[in-house]
Amino acid sequence: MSSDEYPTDEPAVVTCGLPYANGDLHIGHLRGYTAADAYNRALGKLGQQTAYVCGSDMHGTPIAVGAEQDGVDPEDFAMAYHEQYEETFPKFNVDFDNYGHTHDATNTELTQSIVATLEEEGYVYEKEIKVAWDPEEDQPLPDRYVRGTCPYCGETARGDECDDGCGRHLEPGEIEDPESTITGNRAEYRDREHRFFAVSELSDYLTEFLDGLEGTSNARNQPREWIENGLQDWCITRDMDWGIDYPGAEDELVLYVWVDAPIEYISSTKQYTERVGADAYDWEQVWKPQATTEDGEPDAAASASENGEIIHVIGRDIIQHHTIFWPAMLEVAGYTAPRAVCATGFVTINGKGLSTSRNRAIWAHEYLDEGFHPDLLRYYLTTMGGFQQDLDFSWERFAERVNGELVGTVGNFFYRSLLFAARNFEGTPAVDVSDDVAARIDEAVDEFSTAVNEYDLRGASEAGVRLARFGNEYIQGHEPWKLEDGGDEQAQVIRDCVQVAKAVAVLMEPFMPEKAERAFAQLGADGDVHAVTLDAAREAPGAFPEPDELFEQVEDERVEELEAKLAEKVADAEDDADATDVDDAEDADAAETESDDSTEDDEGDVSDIEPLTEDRISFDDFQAMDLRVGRVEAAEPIEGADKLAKLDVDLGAETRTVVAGIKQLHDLEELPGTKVVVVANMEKNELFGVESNGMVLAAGEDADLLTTHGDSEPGTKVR
RNA sequence: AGCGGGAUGGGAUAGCCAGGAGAUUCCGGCGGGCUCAUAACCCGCAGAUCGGUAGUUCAAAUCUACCUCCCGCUACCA
Repeated sequence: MSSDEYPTDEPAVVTCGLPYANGDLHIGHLRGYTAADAYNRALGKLGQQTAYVCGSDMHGTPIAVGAEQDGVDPEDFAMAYHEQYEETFPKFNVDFDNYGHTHDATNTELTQSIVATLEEEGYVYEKEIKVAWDPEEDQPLPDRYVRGTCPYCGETARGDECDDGCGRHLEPGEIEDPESTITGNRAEYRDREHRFFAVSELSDYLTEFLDGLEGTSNARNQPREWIENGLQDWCITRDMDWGIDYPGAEDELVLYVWVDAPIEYISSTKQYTERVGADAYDWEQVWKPQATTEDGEPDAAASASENGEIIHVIGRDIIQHHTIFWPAMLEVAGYTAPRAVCATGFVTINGKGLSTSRNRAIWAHEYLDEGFHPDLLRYYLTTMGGFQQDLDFSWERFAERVNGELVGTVGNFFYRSLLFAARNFEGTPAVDVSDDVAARIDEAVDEFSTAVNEYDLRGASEAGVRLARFGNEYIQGHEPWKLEDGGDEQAQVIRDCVQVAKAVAVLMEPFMPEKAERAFAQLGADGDVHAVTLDAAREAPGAFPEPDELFEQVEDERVEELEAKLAEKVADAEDDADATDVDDAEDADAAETESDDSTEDDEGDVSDIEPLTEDRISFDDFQAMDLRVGRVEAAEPIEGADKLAKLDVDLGAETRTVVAGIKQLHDLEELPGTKVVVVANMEKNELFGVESNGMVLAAGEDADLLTTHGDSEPGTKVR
């Protein structure tokens, strides 16, 4: 990589996070692919030699499990999605120069050779670890496929984390009463030899790497914590059949999917070169350090300015993999480090994350089925807010931006200018562009270039929209309709407008390729709008007939209809509380969050409702609890505690001091007078030096206090 | 708990890294203009003490510290 401004002399490669081949694509996924596509096209506009590559991620446990559930071969399972993706991308004008998959020969060979190098360089060692195992199925159970009891708090917990209870991270073997979430069989632990990549030895290198990394700030900052806290070596093997065989242990182990997945970036670039020839695009120039020291070793320091530019666009949930593990592997294996990592935010609907398993999403095919042009969604996804910000989708705002910016500003300027030009001049008037307008176009071009160099897609798109706005002001200000038809003055104004229109088409191409293509055709412009550079913004278009409208309004009734449809879907998603943990695992991809707005839902997080327990208690057991109505007399926060509050509760016979974890969840000043339900015979406990004599009942994370609805007096027994 | 990101006129967003005339753009509201154009387009007005507090500075939305609230990440899930 270099830190020269784009365009540089060396070729660039733009990648996006690999789609994981176990589910359909939705608009969340599309954000990354369209953003990377737009960025790649934008680099091309600057004259940068560049390629956009990607591929399907075919390996890993979720695919193996999914295939098993469907009763098909993992390869067939993944391949079906792979083919679906390949068909979907062109429909959104996502134009990969090469799209492969991680299971093909190129990736398999390259992965094995890179792992061999890691071994040769002494960065791989063996270590015995405990692995959860289903003895009946004779199947290893990666951590999410184990449930059991948390040894710290007694809650039901996932194998790797006590998700419902105390939130602690659990080491393999720690969880009690483990069982398989797939079969329900009791799980046992077996000692297995695994391979580890000594990432911890590369802390200094990675710190330096991060200092020079371009892209979004979150990608630079987030991994620092890991390094500062001390990197752990990385287990790179799994007890599975499905995956790339570990060289030398083919029968036992496959490589962890996160090893071979990013290598697909290289493999896919290589495949591109194999197809077009190294003269057209040389993958080694990008990925292999070009300069060497005297003993033939790659010289990373000296070669910095001669290597290609590697730009990764990813979701912000996989930053660690791209800024720790991946550059560590590249460094040891002797490949070029990425120049930039751009981590996008998530797409949300009404502020909440998308969920595959609960069908809380707008699927790629659904969008197209509604009959909207793909470029409209591209425009929304790539230009709505900052790159690393989460992006909320609503049809209302979609329509707002389409109608306001695309129809009103860009489309309208195009139509009125070209119509005028076609009617009175049969196309571009034969005069030169005025100096003022030429300067304004140059300004827009500069604005675009600057934004691309700052990885600012929104800024780059604004260059075009703002230029179109200028066009509207210009034509309005000069009122060509009041000038003599076909006269010199009118010719000048229209000539200027036509040039602005062409410049807008060039600047908008990365975001709306198909619309730009149509605009170019309407302008009778020479050349391929996808291939031209920014210079084309200044070159005169040709003769042309009357144009068509570029964009159509989205009608209000349509928006209402779509919003209603979406609302219904979201409501269904809320109702569907059946999402098991396996489903959640399938959800966890680059584009999704699993959040719930607890202030809005009185029920809190629907997805996390624990199954009702089967262990029945006797009536006597129940009677053992002395539940009483109490009235809060006073409430004050406990100094030093995050959540604890000290309550004085009137229980009729006496007033007790009770400590409750509700400090931040209730307005303490408003609590006095509130009736609550108290476990009066709870054992005493001292918290932060305050003795708690009883327990106040509350529901859920929100600590929704239980109360009475009648006028029961304090001290009344609850039965 | 630690870390990352965020909190900007009624709604949505930009600016913050490289501090400087009380702040961008879109939607909405109000008034005007124009009629080439897709109820579009152009002009003007109203509206935010830029989450809170305290600092640094001649000057802070922008830097520093602390705080509050949202979202996310925390490695043998992908």
